[in-house]
Formats: sequence, C-alpha cells, structure tokens
Amino acid sequence: MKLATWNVNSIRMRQARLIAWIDRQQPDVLCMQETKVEDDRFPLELFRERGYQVALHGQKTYNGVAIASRLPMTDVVCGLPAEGGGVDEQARLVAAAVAGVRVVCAYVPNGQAPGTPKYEHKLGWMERLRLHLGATCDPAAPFALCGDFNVAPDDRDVHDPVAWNGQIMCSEPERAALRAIAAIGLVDGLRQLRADGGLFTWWDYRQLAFPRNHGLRIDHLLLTAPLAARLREVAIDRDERKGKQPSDHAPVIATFDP
DNA sequence: ATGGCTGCTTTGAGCAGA
Repeated sequence: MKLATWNVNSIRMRQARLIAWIDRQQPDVLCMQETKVEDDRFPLELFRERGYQVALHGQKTYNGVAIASRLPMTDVVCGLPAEGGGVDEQARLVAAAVAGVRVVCAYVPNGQAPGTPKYEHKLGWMERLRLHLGATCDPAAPFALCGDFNVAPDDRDVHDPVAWNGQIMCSEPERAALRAIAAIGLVDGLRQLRADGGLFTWWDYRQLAFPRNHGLRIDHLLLTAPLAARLREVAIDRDERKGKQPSDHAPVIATFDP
C-alpha cells in the first residue's frame, strides 16, 4: 500500500498539479490538508474518474482536510471532538479505515508565534488530539496519523537550528506536545528508516527559501508498531516543490508491505 | 533554472500561513 500526505495549499489552485502528481505517483491513499474549500465545491469528479473515493471535511478559506482512496474506505469520522461536547469548528481532522488500517489526516494549527493566543490554541489543539487518540487509537492495530503538524521534531529537521531556536514550529513546548502524541504508541515513519538531517517538507515562498534549501520537516506519518513493521520506504517528493505554482509543502509518500 | 510569497475574500486591501 502506498500512503501519502500533502498540504496542497488550496485544492482549487493546485488542481492541475495535484492530478498530474496522482497520475504519476499512483497513491492508494492520499491525505490532503489546507484544501480551503467547502465540500460542495471540492473537485470530486477528478478523483472519481481515477477510481478514488474521497472523505471530505472542508471549510471556506481556511483549513479543510480530505482523504482520497482507491481502496474501499469505511468508517469516516470528521472533526476533532471539542471540549464539552461537539466538534472543533475548524476543519482540521478527518479519519477513515482503509485496507485494515485506520488513517487519520490532521492539519495542526500554525500557531503564529510563541506567546500569542494562536500559539496557546495550537498547544491546546495538540493536547486534545492526544486525548482523542488515546481514547480511540489501539497501538496494537495498524494505524497511521498523517498530516501537516507544523512542528519540526528536532534540530535535524531544521535548516538553521540556531536561527529557528525557540521560534514557531521549533519551540520546546510544541516538540513536547508532538512527543506526547507519539507516546500513545506511534513512531515517526521517516525516522524509522533514516537518521540524516536536511530532509525537509516545507519551504517558505519568500526569500528564495527553496533554491537555498531553507526548509523544515513538519509533515509526518506517525505509525503504530504493527504498521511500522510493514514500512518499506518513505520518500519526500521534493520535485513537486519546483516549477510554476507549487504548494509550499512537498508530498511525503510511505510504501508498506502487504 | 529549484529564483526575491501566495491564496483567500462581502474585489481589493488585509488577513493568514509557517
């Protein structure tokens, strides 16, 4: 099974590149973040004509997540449970079962800067995700938490750790929140296979960040042990960041043995 | 060229992203 995650930064703006990418890479399951579109305006037909069904959880302008699968998909759940009942009003989480694997697609809040209300919201959201997964994820079953976490787990994941020290996506509370989520029983898929630094998934649109390779690794696939045991390969599709009108994130693709 | 932000919106300046 080929499972990918990609923050597309507007599915309508990315439509042509996304379809070309799907035709080239042929993922079985694709988790998308920042689709930025309400469900009735999502380009569903492009997926359907390629044999994909799509679990949608969109909203206008901001956020929006979706899972496309060309294998049968069941048990779709939209949204992160909110405190005191109900669901998070921001569309940042969608989950489904595919081929015996529970797949959760997450778009963690950006957090703006440490010390701001958005930063506190980010930490609170990650803690609510931890509690939700603690209650619903069986670490003994095949499970993948995929998405844009907006956190670089450690300094290997940062092009300039000194400049980024304590900044958003690199601060210790964010890293601790990510470790707390993983402590449910999840391993970083890429790190299971590779220990080297300089592997990035996001580059700022500004200041020639991509040609200078000023990037961060903030998109991840976190796996329970039974699924991690089947992991054969993880690739960051860096080429997808090149050319005209790229997303600022590159897709990450994991391949699993049956 | 891998090139100095991009996408969104009560259509246009301002917000948000990371």
